[in-house]
Amino acid sequence: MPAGLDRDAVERLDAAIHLRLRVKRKDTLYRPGDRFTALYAIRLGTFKTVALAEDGLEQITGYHLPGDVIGADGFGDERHTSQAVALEDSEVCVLPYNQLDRLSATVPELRHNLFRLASRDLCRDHAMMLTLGSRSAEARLTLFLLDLAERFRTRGYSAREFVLRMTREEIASYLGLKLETVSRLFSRFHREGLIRVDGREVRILDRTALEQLVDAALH
Amino acid sequence: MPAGLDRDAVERLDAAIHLRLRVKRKDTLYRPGDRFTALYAIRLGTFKTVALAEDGLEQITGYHLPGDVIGADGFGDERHTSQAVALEDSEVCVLPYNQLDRLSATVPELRHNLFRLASRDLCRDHAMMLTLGSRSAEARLTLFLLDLAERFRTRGYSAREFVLRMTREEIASYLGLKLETVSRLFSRFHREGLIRVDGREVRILDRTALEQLVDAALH
DNA sequence: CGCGAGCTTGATGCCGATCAATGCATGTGG
DNA sequence: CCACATGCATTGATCGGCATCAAGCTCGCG
Repeated sequence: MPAGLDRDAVERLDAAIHLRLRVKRKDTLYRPGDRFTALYAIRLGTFKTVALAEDGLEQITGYHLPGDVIGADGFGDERHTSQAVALEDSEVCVLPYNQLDRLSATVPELRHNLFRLASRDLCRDHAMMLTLGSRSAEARLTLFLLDLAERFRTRGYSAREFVLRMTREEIASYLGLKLETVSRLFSRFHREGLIRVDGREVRILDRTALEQLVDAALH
Repeated sequence: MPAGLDRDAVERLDAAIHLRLRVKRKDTLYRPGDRFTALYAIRLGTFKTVALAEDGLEQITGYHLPGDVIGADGFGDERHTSQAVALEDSEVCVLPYNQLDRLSATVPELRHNLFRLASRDLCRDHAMMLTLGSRSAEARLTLFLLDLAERFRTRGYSAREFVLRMTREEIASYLGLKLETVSRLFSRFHREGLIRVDGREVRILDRTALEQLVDAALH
């Protein structure tokens, strides 16, 4: 968020962030209908965001790691439409919207960053729509693993070995599959030497083969 | 876009819109890699936006009617990531981003509208992800028809009778299905008296039954 | 007229859902 | 400390929805 801001602007942004919030595992940061007041920058931990339809159907629409900013869905109608839940004990910075807005009048870079945030989310969602609409279960899980790996890498963690913070069922929900399918695919990938899985610990053994899997499965 | 702006602001916004663009059927407004310079407000016609993956896979991620603003995907990395194609001879207003940005420094309402735009798109995409990931073909097509109907209604057109501007294949792509499936469903809905279809002309005969179809099919 | 784009309809097959059983931690109360 | 429950994961057997393959139709157009 502060990328490109001069020192004065950063200080004023800091001043606006008067609140850090601890969110315990399974606790909700916001839920549909909650008044939109702020964006939340994740400092520590992992969140899932869940879309809920009027008829009770729900699906996880995103996983969010430290550095991600969530909550932008709420601005459209002043209320959040999705739910954000911590997958582990976490901590966020509260970025009150009225302060961001006031600052963004005088700090062009901040304005850009806010827009860039939303724009990137849009692109990510479009990629996900393509995945959900057109790819096989195999390709979906592969892309999920590679995406996670890449995001860990940019955050300075290992891209080859990591711990999933979500259950099989949550992975399945995100990928539009059933948990049994996810479990079977993990087992198969393991059997084929592509990854090593032990519960939620994953180690990527053959990234190239995984990448080829995605392309190959253009059914 | 001009919602909530005072007269002076509207005039300045008008001044910034020096360009109207005609886009003929099948012509592309922007494509992946194009430098992001502007948003486009549709004045007349219909557009589809298409997501393209590196491996060649593609999927339609949205249909856009007059009043919609498209192009926000391009801001994330200064380049568009998707493609926008006119489904019929159309006309757009070009909203140069640097002008919007300059104006939005002094016109808070414009800032809000820009953000609201992106936020609503995000919510729409999340709803679509849920549909693609969790709903049956039947429910997907029903939601598509009801969504279109609603959007025509808010634009002053009939919600009961309209002409589809896209092919069966394009509908299928948007819904993550195959064109044969879409065709079969249209035929079935027709047979069951829910709609009347003749080529691309659609008339909704029993909206209530359609709405119940969506809920019922919570497989 | 012939041609191609778009649509419909039928027959068949496969991927992933569903149903079901088991295993294995972790936690909890007697 | 044990008995039992609960949440999560794995694996197998079977089923069904949608894809695939294929044929034929209609309509607009050069």
